[in-house]
Amino acid sequence: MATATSNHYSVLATPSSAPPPHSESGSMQQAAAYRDAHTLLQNDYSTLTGVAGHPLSHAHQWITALSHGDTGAPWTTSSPLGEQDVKPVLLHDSSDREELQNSASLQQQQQQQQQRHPHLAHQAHHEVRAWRTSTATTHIPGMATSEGQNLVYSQSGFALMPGGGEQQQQQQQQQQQSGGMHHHPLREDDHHSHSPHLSEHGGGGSGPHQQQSLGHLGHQQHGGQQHQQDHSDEDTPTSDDLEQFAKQFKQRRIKLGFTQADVGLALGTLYGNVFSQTTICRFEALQLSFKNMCKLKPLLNKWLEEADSTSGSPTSLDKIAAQGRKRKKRTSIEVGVKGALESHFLKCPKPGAAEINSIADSLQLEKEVVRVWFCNRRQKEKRMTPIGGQMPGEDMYGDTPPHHGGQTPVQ
DNA sequence: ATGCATGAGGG
DNA sequence: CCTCATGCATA
Repeated sequence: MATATSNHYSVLATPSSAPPPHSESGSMQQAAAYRDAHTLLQNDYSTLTGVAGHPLSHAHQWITALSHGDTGAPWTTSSPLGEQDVKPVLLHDSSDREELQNSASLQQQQQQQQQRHPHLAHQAHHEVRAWRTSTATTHIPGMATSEGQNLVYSQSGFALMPGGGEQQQQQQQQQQQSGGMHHHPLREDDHHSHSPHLSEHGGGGSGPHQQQSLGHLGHQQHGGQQHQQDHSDEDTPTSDDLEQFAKQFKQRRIKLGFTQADVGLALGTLYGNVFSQTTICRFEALQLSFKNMCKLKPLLNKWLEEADSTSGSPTSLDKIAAQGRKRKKRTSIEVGVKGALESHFLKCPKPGAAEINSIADSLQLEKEVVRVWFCNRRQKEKRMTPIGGQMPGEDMYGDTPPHHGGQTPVQ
């Protein structure tokens, strides 16, 4: 259908979408009952004790991937991210109220982005993203199994032999109060070693990679330290840590009777960084980049502590009803069209302007829409969670995807 | 829970 | 233009 081909964003009062003033009382953000029955009744914090009945185990399993430098795994990154500025909340008062949400976004913009190699060779053959699934949480004491990526924090100066004198680290709540529901879906090594060359895969003109700067593919990390769990402070957590933390975070959050949106808001009032339900959700589902996960973890961790201690008192209900941005109406792409885009993506993940134009033309979509679609698609590809694409059984488009990936169907 | 979108930052 | 972090709007 013609999704309003030529509509600029109506700045105010769009007839089609009236900005609903959310009533904060309901907080029915994710009343998604149509899909899964895990809707919890968490309307009021008063009833929290009643809900504790079910922990709802959501089995997310993004393989505990420690893929070594390979073109697909963002998790290989071991970015030293140490930034975490807490800029004071600046609220413009009385002048404009439409930028409320922006105040929060200024903070983490400048993270250490990476640079791409000035590489002009274009033409990309899609790389297969292979997330090596290593033995899950099994940390072999005394030896870093395949945590090759953790070498980041080795610079601190503790290069002790792991052979026996390994320093343990404390942590607060790692794996305990879960009702014994930790099962690890670990898939043993089904990694297929492939491409010898580890860096980039033709980035189609623009640079390929960013995150995995550590191209230590064949190089084993110095046996300085093994993995470290999360110190509630700042360490570079491992993928495993993040996975566990996320899982636990979710459980606690639910037990406390908070919704994802509540948490996001609380973070804003507590630390000045507001986040949306979406982000919290993605964190829990591990659908963010490694870097991003690392950044959010400390914040959420703090919130957990806070919420935990404040669990008896009603948290202040802050409601920021900020809204009023002229956002373009979301374009709905029909399934058939999506399929076509998929096909194109398989052929060329990074189409140039020209291709985008032709694709857009053939599909009768705006060029911008197509461009964005590709961008988003690439991003998805970068996370580890499966792009819930095709389930085993049949192809959607009869196009056998050259890339596979050991993806796990989300939930 | 996710799809499409916005924007900053870097080329 | 791209990547990457994030989020409104939606299914």
